[in-house]
Amino acid sequence: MTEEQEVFHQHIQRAGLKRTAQRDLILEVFLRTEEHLSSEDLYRLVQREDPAIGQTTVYRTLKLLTDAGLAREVRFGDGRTRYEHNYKHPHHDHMICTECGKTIEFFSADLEKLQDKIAARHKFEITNHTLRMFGYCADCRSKDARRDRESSAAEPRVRFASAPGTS
Amino acid sequence: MTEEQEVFHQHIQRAGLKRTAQRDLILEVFLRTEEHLSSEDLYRLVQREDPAIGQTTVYRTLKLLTDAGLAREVRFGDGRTRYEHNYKHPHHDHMICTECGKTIEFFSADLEKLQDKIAARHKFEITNHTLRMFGYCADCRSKDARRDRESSAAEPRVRFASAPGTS
DNA sequence: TTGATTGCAAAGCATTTGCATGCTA
DNA sequence: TAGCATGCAAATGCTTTGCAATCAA
Repeated sequence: MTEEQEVFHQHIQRAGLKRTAQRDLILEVFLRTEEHLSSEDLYRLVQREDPAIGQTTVYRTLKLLTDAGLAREVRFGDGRTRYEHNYKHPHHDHMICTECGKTIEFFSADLEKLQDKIAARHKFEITNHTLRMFGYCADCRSKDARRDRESSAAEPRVRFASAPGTS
Repeated sequence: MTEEQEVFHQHIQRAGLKRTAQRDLILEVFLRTEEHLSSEDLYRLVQREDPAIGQTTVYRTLKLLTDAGLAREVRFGDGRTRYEHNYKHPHHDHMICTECGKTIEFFSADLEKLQDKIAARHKFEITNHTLRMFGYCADCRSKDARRDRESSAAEPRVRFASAPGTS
């Protein structure tokens, strides 16, 4: 039994809930992936191992995992909620490539400190925050540069006028 | 005619669209408010002046205003898209009070610089970003403190374990 | 005149809820 | 056994789309 599974079962007991095969499977599959999964994504993966499982159960279990501190909601602006690991996976922010969809996680102590300073100026007490930077990752930038060169276009290829999903 | 209205009409002409009474009214009402309005909010306000106007038209016009550079979408995690002024209203970020819903706009050049530095480290090209800090505004903090004192509770009042809508 | 615009109703999505059945503790 | 959990279908809330009628250019 992994640490995460122990945390989960403790949470279930403390809350007077029940351990079920579905919940165990959903947690297991969730732990196996390192992506930012939507409920739908996870549902598909879980279905491969138990086709009888319902979409609703995945939704409900993801909420449960969040309550247990094992998952954390993240939204990148495409309208669907995604989940990332939260257990022993400290706070960080995201860069989201609007071309290929890749996300880069990063943490900067300086950034956190600066935010605290700004909040203090406004007598604001931060409980949490989200910083999302939208743009182009290194791969897409070099691909774009290559494409521009090869097409020898007079003017560079037009990119999204405004990044979609700046939610 | 305000500058914003000129921008709007220019955008409409350039795009081969048409000027209508509904669009003019929606823009006018939008400009009169300084809030972060949802489509629904704006619809209600507009209806007071022209009850015949449809919800759909407001949705569509808000998109149009965004394309014209007059409005900007913001999302605070309550599931609905809000719009703020974008014309000569430079980039800024938000602090959102999870108790009273108030938002504080702020801008920090240091913060922007630091973000650029971090992005550069990852060879990431930022097109735009959103930083949202959730927590308690000055008013709510002092109200809470007063309440705690008056109720003379042994332990301070429990607040949201995790801020809702960290979308 | 012609194609864009409007408003209604219907459709779309992601997510939630009601409920009868099934299963843990 | 009691009450939580499950899965289906239906409902929800926000937003978009189809379409016939209307209107600006």
